[in-house]
Amino acid sequence: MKIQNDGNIDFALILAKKGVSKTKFRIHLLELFYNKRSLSVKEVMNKSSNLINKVTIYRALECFEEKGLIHKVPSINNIIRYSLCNSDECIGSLHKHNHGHFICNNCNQTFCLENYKSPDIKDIEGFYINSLNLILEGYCKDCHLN
Amino acid sequence: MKIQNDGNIDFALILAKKGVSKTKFRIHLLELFYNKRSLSVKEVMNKSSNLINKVTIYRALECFEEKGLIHKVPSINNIIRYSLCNSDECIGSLHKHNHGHFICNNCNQTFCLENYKSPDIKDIEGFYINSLNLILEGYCKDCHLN
DNA sequence: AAAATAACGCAATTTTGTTGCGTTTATTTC
DNA sequence: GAAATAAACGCAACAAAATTGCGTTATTTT
Ligand SMILES: [Mn+2]
Ligand SMILES: [Mn+2]
Ligand SMILES: [Zn+2]
Ligand SMILES: [Zn+2]
Repeated sequence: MKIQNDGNIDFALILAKKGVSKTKFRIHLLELFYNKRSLSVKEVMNKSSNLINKVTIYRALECFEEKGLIHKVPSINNIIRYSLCNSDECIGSLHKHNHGHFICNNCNQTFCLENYKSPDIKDIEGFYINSLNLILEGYCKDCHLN
Repeated sequence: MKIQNDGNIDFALILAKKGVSKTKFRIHLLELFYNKRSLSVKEVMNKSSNLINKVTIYRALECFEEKGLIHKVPSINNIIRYSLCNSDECIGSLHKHNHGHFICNNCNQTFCLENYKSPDIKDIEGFYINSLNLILEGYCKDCHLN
């Protein structure tokens, strides 16, 4: 499922609904996520004007996560990645995602695997679950060939 | 399933079988993993003599992973964790684990969820998978109460 | 429009992980 | 089991990634 931004999405409105200030940068940041679904901090930096301060990026990402717009995607190469939330129930530290994410160990792109579902989360004795992630890593089509 | 070390496990032998040098520290490190299953780098540091150099720890962990003794466990708080491999097929960058891992966001302990299985890995069009991880995060019993 | 709140930029700092190189320890070969 | 070889170790320096404090600017609320 590819998200199409036909130019009619009102990013400022989405931010307002979630209680996020509508600054130039945050509108731009949300657009980035609607276009690409998953981004590492570095990718956000590269795709933003290099006039924007990295601290601002970190703080905006934290805010988006807190407000349930995006969620962290863990990975073994220890780079923070974020992906657009697909559930209205996401908020704060509560992010349970039922589809997998694939991370390419070469180009570092992250792909949402909409059709690859994680098992239904059940309460597990003694564990209070805030987030669920199914992570696949390896090489994407492009990077596998080289 | 709790792994019991009844004092009869020959860690040096296990290292030898995997082609890892039997140094004092590496024998100790393997014992740590047999006792606790999952450890962050920091936990390894704390549980080792503070005379041991951090570079040595990083290099030993890398070696263990390469030889298929342990594998990385990704997490959203961006701390490298390792867990004992449960399959003889693990080696190098190939680590597919069929059970979930729970990470406590407070005490940072990692727990193997032997009974919580990840879906059978299928080849996914365009993705060449090296590692699979099912990650649950939240609070453990102890930390939930406080 | 004024007051209050939140975001931003900059500089400094912290935390985490890495590299090179000389020394020590373990393994292999004889 | 001694010598040769290979691997592990420690140290110091470095690099990358993320965080903190604080004064300034922009956004939101009243
Ligand atoms: Mn989410
Ligand atoms: Mn493994
Ligand atoms: Zn790739
Ligand atoms: Zn805990």
